[in-house]
Amino acid sequence: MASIKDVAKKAGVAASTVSKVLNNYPNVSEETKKKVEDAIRELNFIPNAAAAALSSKQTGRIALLINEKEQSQAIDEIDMQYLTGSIVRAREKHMDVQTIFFSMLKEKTYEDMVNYLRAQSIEGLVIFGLSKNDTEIMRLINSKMFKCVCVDAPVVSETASTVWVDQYKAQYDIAKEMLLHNPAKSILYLAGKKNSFVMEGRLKAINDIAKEQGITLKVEQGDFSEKKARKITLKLGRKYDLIMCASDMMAIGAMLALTDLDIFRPVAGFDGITLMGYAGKKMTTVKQDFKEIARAAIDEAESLLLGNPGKETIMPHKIVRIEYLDVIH
Amino acid sequence: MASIKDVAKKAGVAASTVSKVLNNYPNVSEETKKKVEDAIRELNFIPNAAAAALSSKQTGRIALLINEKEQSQAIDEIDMQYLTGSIVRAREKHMDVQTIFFSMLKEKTYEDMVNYLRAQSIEGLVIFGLSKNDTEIMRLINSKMFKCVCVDAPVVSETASTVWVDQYKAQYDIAKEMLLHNPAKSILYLAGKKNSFVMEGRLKAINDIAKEQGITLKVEQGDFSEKKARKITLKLGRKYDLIMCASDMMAIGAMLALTDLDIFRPVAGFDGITLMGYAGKKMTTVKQDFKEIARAAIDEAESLLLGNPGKETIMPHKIVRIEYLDVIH
DNA sequence: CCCGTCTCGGAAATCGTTTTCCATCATTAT
DNA sequence: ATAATGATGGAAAACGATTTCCGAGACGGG
Repeated sequence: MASIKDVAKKAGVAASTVSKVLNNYPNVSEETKKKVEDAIRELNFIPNAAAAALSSKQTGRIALLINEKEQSQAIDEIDMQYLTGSIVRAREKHMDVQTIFFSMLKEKTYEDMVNYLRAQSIEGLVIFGLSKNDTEIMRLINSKMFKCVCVDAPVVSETASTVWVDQYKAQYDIAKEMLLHNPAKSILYLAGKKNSFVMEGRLKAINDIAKEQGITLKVEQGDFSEKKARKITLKLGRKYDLIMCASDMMAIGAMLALTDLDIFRPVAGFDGITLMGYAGKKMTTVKQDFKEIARAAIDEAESLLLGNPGKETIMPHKIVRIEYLDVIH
Repeated sequence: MASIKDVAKKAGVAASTVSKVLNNYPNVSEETKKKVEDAIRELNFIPNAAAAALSSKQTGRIALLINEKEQSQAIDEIDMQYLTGSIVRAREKHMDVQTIFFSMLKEKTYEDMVNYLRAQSIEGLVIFGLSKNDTEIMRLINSKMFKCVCVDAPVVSETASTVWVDQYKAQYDIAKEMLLHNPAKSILYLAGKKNSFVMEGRLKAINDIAKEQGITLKVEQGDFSEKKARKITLKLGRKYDLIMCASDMMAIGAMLALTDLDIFRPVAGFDGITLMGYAGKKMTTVKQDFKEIARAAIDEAESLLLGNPGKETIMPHKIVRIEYLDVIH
């Protein structure tokens, strides 16, 4: 396996020069650069990452922290989009990625986690699905030991960035759309987990629009699951004209309950997952492009690693209407 | 950040001795071993992986090759099970894992792939969803440059292992079960992609049982998708008593077609995905534990890396009956 | 009592880069 | 013509482990 020295010899230069070519140093003439590149090609040389990391003390390695949903419903779809989006993007940028699932961290102490990340020579974290009660991870972010990008959690600081859809606007937009097509005097809003960061903006939005339009609003505490949503809807569905949910899974639950109650109510979801096409009847939802969000998160991680300060990135959303089994026909 | 030398100094021994303790060398007395371990703890020392890799020329690094389904239907479930199963297991064994999606390899030549894997210092591959026309990857396996474990593909050799369910027996079992509860004179079998390794055993099984029981069998070429299955069933569903499919998605397609035709036929699937609970009505299927399969694949990869020869591992399967929306109630 | 054998621990080379500093040479200004 | 400047390329010292080889004691047998 060819090393930098072999390349140097073949090109008739010093090893340090080869390294400079490899790392795009400014003071290498075009001529020698070409010689070196030729030698690299001829020898099919690939720099040894371990040696480079050891010497430069930089790994360019980031970890993907994925909060897999507890019940492995088919919502795996969202995580899978996150995974493929970020891994593909990271490779395009020649970054090294480690995938870590929240479940692997469950019984670990803060120190365990830090040691683990250090042992893996990880410099940055991209975190999907952080919630307010993940205190150990919050501590990790605040420690500033690692550059962090959080999807769906506001954590902007010198070393941390946020990437997400404008939660307020998204919820506002879909509420407006629903009310436009379905004149209603009252709304039942099924909220997601209380400790979820995304709920803040969404609750504010739904409150605002209800106030603006003089509509009765009932907010019920859910947990993003279809089970809880079904239960609530069974109890309260009759009394409200319109049902809006904090996730598509909840919308499925609500619709099931409506079928059981044998009544009709317009239902809105949130996320825009494919599963909707299989299980839903008709529903309006907020479509988020999870793959694109993940790519943006990787780009932001790179920026942080380069030394730029953290910032917030707002990703676009779309209001869409899904028909039953659209996906098939 | 403490290095091995700091530990050595603190413990009053040489760096080489610390290294020996770290790597469980035999000739270190219990006494010095203890001294070193104490020093390691006190200094919160974590060995630098890059240095170790450089020096030992071993990384213990494996790559997960995931063949994501082209249409990102909610079948992400299977890939997600594979991913979580194998990554968690690999961490338990302190192996380093890289995740690579087939789509990232599409336009790469064989040489590109080898270079890529070499640059990542990868020593072993765990491949999910390999099919007969992935020739570049087959070449990689045959090259013996990397230890390979394939899930659902028979590739056993000195450097390659296979992990899968007994395809023949699984298909045979479910056919038997179906015929037991649904006396039938004819079966329509919707096969999966022709170049899929799993189909060999399954086709043989379905043929055998049809012959044994003197039943008319019609095998139609599908591609694991619900779309194709729906089309075939629309055309032929009427003529057969029983419909058996090579995947749950196909079973969904078949059931949709039956609804369109307004006739009833018992339908069998294969895989046991959760999505079935949302989309299916009633169906019998072969449940595979994908997470457990992935874990077994990692174990096998470790074994290969340790120098053991390749072998075939048969994982258990179960025949299960799924009711519509079981998952919710 | 001596020598061979065994155990244990240390010295030093090595892995393949990066990076700092220095030397050389050409160029330009004086 | 000479000094100052700038552009290139090389020498060598890290980086932090592993691993080989060797020496010093301890020990037992003859």
